[in-house]
Amino acid sequence: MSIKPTESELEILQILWQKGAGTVREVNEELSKIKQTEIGYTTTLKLMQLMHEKGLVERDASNRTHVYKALLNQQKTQKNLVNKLIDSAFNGSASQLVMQALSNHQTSPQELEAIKKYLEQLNQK
Amino acid sequence: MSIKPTESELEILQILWQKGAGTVREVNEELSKIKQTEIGYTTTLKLMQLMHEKGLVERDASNRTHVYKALLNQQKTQKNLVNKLIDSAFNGSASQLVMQALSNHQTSPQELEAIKKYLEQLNQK
DNA sequence: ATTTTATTACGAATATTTTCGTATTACTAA
DNA sequence: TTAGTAATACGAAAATATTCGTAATAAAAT
Repeated sequence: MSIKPTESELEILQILWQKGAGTVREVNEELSKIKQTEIGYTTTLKLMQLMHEKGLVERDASNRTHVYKALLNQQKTQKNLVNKLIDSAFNGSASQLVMQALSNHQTSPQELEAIKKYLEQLNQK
Repeated sequence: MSIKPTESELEILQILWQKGAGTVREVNEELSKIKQTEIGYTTTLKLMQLMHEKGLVERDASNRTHVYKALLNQQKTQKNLVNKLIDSAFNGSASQLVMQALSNHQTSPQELEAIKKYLEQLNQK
């Protein structure tokens, strides 16, 4: 099975994916912003060190301030998470999840259009 | 904020939703089947007792063998989980999640059809 | 050069979740 | 009635995850 990031790890990965790469300081600030509360710097540091040990991220340690990059592929990770959710909360029915997703988050017409196109593509196969 | 079931709790809720209600024994057997390994009976018992304390389930204790029922609404819980996932792993984009979901899990033509219909409904509003 | 600041390394405390053993009690079968 | 079986209650161990304090060190500022 694939490596399963914890919730905190996922938050950090999310930030790294978005930024491409980042230092502990940067990630910590972003985290604090997201969580609306100050996270101890060494807390973030420790997490990222653990992630490094686990092989979730790589880091460039050539400078004093290390720069981290996600090693997990974003797409694959998303895939795993979605599949897990489908299995664990939707009885294995993807369409159930899809409909639930569309009903909540107000989705823009453009997004809906994109999904339609995607559905047609799938049909043709 | 709403109550957030842990992963184990979610598995149990899932079973209860599916069955409508169930005893510890039943849930335990189902769990063991799903997890492909024998789960200690008292492990499941304890979890369900905790869930009861937390108000995630109710139980009919009028008989020796208690019968548990989910108190959390399945739809709402699914909604929460999907929203959380969209936020935590898809940068808030529902359509991203939808496409990822459809690309993985092989979705039957019937399911795809259902989704299409659903999309059209949404469009009309 | 000396002081201040920022960074990593590391250990450990906390908190949370999961697992299970033991005791007690109720029910069932012999 | 007695022995065996199955259930709950409870406590605590084990496993995981999160948080942070302190020390060492490097870099920057004075």
